[in-house]
Amino acid sequence: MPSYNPADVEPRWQAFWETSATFRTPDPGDPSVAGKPKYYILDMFPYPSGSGLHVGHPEGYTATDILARFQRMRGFHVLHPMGWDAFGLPAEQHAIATGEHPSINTKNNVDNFRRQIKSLGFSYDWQREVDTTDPDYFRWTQWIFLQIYDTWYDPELKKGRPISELPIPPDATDKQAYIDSHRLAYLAEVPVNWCEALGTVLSNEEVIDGKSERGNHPVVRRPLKQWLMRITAYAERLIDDLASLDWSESIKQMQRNWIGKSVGAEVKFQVSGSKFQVEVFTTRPDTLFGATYMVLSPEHALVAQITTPEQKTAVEAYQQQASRKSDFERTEMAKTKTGVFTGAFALNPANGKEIPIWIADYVLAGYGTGAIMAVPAHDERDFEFAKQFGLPMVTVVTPNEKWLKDTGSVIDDLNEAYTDDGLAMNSGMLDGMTTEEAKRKITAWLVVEGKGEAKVNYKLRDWLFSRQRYWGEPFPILHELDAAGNRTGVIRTLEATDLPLTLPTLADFKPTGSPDGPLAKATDWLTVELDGKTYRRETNTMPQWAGSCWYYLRYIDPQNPQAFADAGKLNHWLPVDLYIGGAEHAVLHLLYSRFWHKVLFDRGYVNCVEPFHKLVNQGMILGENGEKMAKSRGNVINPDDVVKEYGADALRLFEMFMGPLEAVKPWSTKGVEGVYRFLGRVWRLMIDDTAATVTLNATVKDVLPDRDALRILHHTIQKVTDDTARLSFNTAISTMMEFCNYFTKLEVRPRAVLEPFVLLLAPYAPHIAEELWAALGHGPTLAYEPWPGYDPELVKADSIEVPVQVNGKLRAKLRVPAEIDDAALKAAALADAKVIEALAGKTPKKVIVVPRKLVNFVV
RNA sequence: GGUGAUGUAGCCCAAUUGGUAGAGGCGUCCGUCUCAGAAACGGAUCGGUGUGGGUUCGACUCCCUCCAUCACCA
Repeated sequence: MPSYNPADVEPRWQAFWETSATFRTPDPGDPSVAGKPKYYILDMFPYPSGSGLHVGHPEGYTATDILARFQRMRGFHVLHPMGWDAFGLPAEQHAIATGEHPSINTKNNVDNFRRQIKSLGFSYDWQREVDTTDPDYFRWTQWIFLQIYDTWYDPELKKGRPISELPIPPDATDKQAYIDSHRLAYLAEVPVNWCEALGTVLSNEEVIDGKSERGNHPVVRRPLKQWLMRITAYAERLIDDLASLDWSESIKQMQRNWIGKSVGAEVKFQVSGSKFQVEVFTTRPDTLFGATYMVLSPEHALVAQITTPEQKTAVEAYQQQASRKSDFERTEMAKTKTGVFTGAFALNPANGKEIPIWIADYVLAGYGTGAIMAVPAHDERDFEFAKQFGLPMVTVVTPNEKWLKDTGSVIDDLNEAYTDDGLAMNSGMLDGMTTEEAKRKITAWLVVEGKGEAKVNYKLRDWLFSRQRYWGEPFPILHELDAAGNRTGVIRTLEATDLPLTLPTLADFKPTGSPDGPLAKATDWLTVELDGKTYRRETNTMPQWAGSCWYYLRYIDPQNPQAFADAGKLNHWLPVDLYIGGAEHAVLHLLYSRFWHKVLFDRGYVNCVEPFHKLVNQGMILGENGEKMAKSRGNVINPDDVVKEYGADALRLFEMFMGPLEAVKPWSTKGVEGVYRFLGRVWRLMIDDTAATVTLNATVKDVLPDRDALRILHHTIQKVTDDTARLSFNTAISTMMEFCNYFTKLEVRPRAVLEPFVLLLAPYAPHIAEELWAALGHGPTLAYEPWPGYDPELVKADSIEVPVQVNGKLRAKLRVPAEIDDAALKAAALADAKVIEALAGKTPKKVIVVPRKLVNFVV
């Protein structure tokens, strides 16, 4: 087997690493890691789907593996684990279809994923593998849920605190209700997308045109009692702490947008002739005088109470219709606005004028107060709505001349909404003020009048945390029942010692068609007698995000039966130094995870405020035709096939060579062949491919490398080291290709340059590197060999070529000593025949000498 | 519509603080080897950086306009 044969080399080394436990990570305190700095490199763990790995997975995993191997060789104590985010809908649907417990399907998929990942030679510590569906894992998911349940947010200290420390006002009529309403995990009635036919709640993404994405069944908005997490309490900290993170600006921006902080005012409008008030949030309180009507969301609690008898039928019909639309459809800009007049009027608090109150579905119940003051002259949607229904419009911000001209408007008759800042007009006390001044003035006035206050609003809503599913973590929650079997409203939590609460076995996993979820069918499991009382278990399960919120903590101490992880170990490893994964998790997972981490921090369980210090998103790999890989397009590449044909090292190398890690780039089979050829050249550089066994090539000699050989080597070490450290893997690989091309041409290849090269290659193509390392007479593994160092002196060339320009045009190239100083360089340039010709006897007005780089004469 | 990113050779991509536009790979062509092909090896090929302006001795790099593509949000 003299020629390069990954099918022989790779399984052999994978078996060696496995049996030798090469990548077992010792716990902190182990003598073998004394004095080493730590480095925690995390992958976004996969959902083990039935279709197996696609080539996008190994892209991120290879990047982290290169870093992990690199850092080990650089003397770091490296944590590099892998696991499975294995709860989720596909396994449940498989179970519904087959009647087979979802854990069986999940296990099969996990086994397949593990096999595939292992075939790529990643240096994970497999002893730390975690699986979110393992009761020993989700026991702690449930435990963390209970900590969150046991926490309230103190807005004074800006900190989550034990619920036992919550001050209860003496006038609170129902103390328990007061406490429960302050917990970070709480039950509340919220409008959800309910699909009767499927018997479950759906996310907004699962609803299309008021129908379920699967099955096309009708979906309605319906209030249901659900578990929520008070992530909104942490909104400010989730924004502020982004500043300290080494994340790309675009991901930070996405998180900021999602949280959607806006500063403005809350204003109270009195409903004419009634005791009711409508509160609205606005970012433009300066336009209050221009509020000519109000709009409530169709779900707003006051709608029924203020609607006049004449309008009742129309309003109710409209509410019905709106309940069938998703938020997305309702807020789409392009759609024609719809709405209905309630018959009621409100008083504009600024000028006392009566303005009509409408309902319209472009106002969402969940954002702000679920009601708006409409300022059609200065808000696009209000403008469209006013045009549609012939509502009055008053300009209260003076548009600039250019805008008036561009839009063909005159001040009292705008052709579109003027949304920019400008001087206030038609606004009484605000007239002539800038937008900034007017905002401040009117807000202060509202406070004095008791009609409003400054307010910060967030687009972020509390996190809907329950699902009507089987295949998820059960809540460790009991609902107390009275003698008649009805809920008393009292909630009891399971003791930590009673965890995990495992899922009951069911004969069928279909939804029940009621908001209870499939767990309600487990009659034996459902009812619990404790201390003479009867309880019914919570039958919803947690969303898939739950397990992935904290898995990076469990890797640190995966078998700990006493705690989710040992405090000392957490202190050692946290935070994660580098986290790599797909951009699809830029918002939800990363936000939820940061939220949980902050609660755990507040409660003293972790020692840092942010879990992931540096985050990198690998770009998507497209199909060979430049389109997104999809079965329907027939352009999906299966990593198994690539490994079979070219080997794992070639796959790893190619995925890193395609381009920058973060870029979107197309697959290229020719490109894989290219790196495969490179590996073949590296092999032949050192191995005699005519020999019967792996034998060193006769050109490999124990001779002193010459000056050029040393320069190439040290340049290669420098470039590969720097590029690897900054995740510029594609350029590191091209540098190694240059090295190989150079030495391939030589008949004498000094061992002293080949050996460091093999070490440089090792993080990228570990199998071939181990094989070559062994062939060079070393062993048993290079995984912990010190990373080669370089001498900057040796990187320098003896002589360099310096371009000479006259008026910015290239006129000559000088071959000069590398150490030349500026004066000598200038002199050399002036002495050059071509330069003399170009100057044509003129004296340069200016001479620019860039040290050792360039000379430019300006004449 | 908003936010962010990206436009360099036939293709994928380099060019770290503005300083000779080109490292690497793919493709194509020509050689060597071969009966021939494949493989391997050697050599060559091609553009002036999406567009239009500006700053500068000098711009892929900085600033402005527009265009295109992608991602996220609406």
